[in-house]
Amino acid sequence: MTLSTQSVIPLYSQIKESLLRGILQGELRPGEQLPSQRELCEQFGASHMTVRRAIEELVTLGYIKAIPGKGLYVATAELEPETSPLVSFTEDIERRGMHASSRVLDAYKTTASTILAKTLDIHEDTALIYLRRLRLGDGIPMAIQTCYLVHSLCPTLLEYDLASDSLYRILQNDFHLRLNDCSAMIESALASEEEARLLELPIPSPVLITEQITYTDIGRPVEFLNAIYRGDRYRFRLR
Amino acid sequence: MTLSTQSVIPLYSQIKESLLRGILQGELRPGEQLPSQRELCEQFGASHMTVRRAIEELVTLGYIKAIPGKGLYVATAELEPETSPLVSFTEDIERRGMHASSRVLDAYKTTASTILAKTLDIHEDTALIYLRRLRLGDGIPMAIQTCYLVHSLCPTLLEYDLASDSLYRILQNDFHLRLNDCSAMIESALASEEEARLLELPIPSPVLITEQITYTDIGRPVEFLNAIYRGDRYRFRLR
DNA sequence: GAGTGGTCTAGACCACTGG
DNA sequence: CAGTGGTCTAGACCACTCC
Repeated sequence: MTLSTQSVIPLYSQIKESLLRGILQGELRPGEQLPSQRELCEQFGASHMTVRRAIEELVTLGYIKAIPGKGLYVATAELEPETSPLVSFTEDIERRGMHASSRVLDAYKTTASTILAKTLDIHEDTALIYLRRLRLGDGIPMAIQTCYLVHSLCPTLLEYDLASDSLYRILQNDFHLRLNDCSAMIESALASEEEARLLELPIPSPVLITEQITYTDIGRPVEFLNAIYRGDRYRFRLR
Repeated sequence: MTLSTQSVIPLYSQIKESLLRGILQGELRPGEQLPSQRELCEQFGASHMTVRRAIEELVTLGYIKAIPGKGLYVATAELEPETSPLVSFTEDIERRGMHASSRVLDAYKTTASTILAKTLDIHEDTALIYLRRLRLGDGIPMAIQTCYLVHSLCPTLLEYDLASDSLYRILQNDFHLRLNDCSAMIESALASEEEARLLELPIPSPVLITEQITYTDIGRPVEFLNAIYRGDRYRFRLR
């Protein structure tokens, strides 16, 4: 891991991403104890306050448990069947011990409407990528995700295998976008006829709808995402 | 405002509550500029980092906007028709410019079941107050709230006029409970027959259900709350 | 330029845990 | 006791805005 004080990205954010990668890639196992905050300070060459800020964000997101007088522990997935709405679909499904996949319903290049331009803080008619996917966990339909991505940030995205690869992993690893912040809206609705058919739900069925905007570490909007989750499979947890 | 370094309550939390009270009680108007962070440091006799932590939490909750190079501003309500799930019903309704009231459906003293005892971190059979209310905004049914409160923390609560007073204001002002943290769960469902009747909804109708535990500043559980919100009137916003 | 919010450091102290 | 997480200070520097 290379941390840089010269970077535009805040140090605490780099530390957070570094730890998160360790957790998600399985180097740090659930329940395992992390190095103490003092040790992490040395490891990253940062001060206590800076390291704590990174840890605090991971605690808020539910990846780490901090027990005073004892230490830091990687959160155990089994205690949390609920999901933070700000976590990627693939990450969440894999945390639940299932296999994530997608059926691409639609994918093409388009341009930004007035509303989307405002939402993503770009000029009207800027090139966007439209992507609509049915998301599956162990082959069972779980959600429908529709997103608009800024084309210039991931120009060759449509050439990827979007049915099996995680969108966020592609964006992070291949297009070097450090996704960080996120604002989201949650509401409840009845599944439409098409949604019910795709999600294999009876009519009427409740669904959870989220709309979110994902930003890079430096606050640049990357994506507008609308997701429709099966009401019987999803609950969101906040702290 | 009396801040105390000797208190169990962290300084940043006291500063946050102090500023929040100013905003909620209208001393600081929406859109108005707050004193600069340096000035707040002097005012509260705290360091920059401590004041910033208080401000950051208020920014996250949507009460304050921080604009680099310009200053801190009280958030303008009209931009945010959505609600943070961690805000009290009365506060939220009043922020929307409506009048909040309640119809008490049920209110009595009871004891903690095994599950509730675990949830609220108390012994089984500890005295609790059960309170079920229909919550109205300008007379229109908006939500059904069912809560269990630890009796010892608010022993004479049932003597209050729970139809017109804000529960949280009673707890804070009369029982001196500094409510702070909160963990919540959100899910989607269809309104039951009774719920639809109370909320004046057709069948089928989607509703948002939240379950939350409210803690005091020192992390003691005070309340378990289950709320059922009309799907057509509520969306929750997260940051 | 002075003033703003945002990040960061190098120390310090506290309450708590466990041997 | 030494080690842990959590809080706090008094400074510093940066990028930004507005005059």
